[in-house]
Amino acid sequence: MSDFKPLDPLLHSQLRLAVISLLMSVEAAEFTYIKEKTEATAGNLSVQIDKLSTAGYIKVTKSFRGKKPLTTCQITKEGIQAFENYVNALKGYIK
Amino acid sequence: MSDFKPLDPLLHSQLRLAVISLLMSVEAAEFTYIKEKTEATAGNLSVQIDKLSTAGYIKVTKSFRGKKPLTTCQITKEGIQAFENYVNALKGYIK
DNA sequence: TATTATAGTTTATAATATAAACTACTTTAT
DNA sequence: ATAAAGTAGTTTATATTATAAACTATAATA
Repeated sequence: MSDFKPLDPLLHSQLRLAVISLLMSVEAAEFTYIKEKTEATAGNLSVQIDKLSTAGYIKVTKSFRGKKPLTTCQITKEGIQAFENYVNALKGYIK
Repeated sequence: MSDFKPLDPLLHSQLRLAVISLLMSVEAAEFTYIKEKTEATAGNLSVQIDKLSTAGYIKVTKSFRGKKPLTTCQITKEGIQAFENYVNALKGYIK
């Protein structure tokens, strides 16, 4: 078993990793909350959320709060699995 | 203190991280040995070793073994420090 | 009724990773 | 002796990625 297993490129991105990490610890999170916590720009975050969503790692729900759009994200079980795999693979690199 | 500290982009690369990780555990390593262990192509490895060297994270020594070129790499104290910082930052993401 | 703010998305660009092609030389086979 | 294959890399071209800038649409405020 090699020490250097491939690192899921979808998670090996600072911002996407932060998003997934955040979603691991909460039931759900709003776009704006994730944006604040990660200090990402809205554009970058929008793109990265799309990628995680397309990969099936998160579920994105679009609704309205009052009259404003509201985007809510939740990690999926595939996302949880992917995160766990990523962390295990990383461990081969960092000790 | 934010959970998501920036991850040194020089180390946040699968191959460069593997190289540094490897060099953390040995006194020095030859190009071909690193190539085998990381399963990288020579071209990719050459480029990434250059980057780590330019950053001062590793020292590269070129000599000859018999008549063949021999490239040897060693981590520097800056490299060790950078790796430790990277690992500490990562920990904010992975738990 | 402008102006600013909110909540994002789309698009353009800069940076990165990677493999393919190449250089230079050596060893082996014919 | 010379052609073919192997070694040890480097350079370059391309595909992918990350990121910010520009944009859309609507709402709240002055």
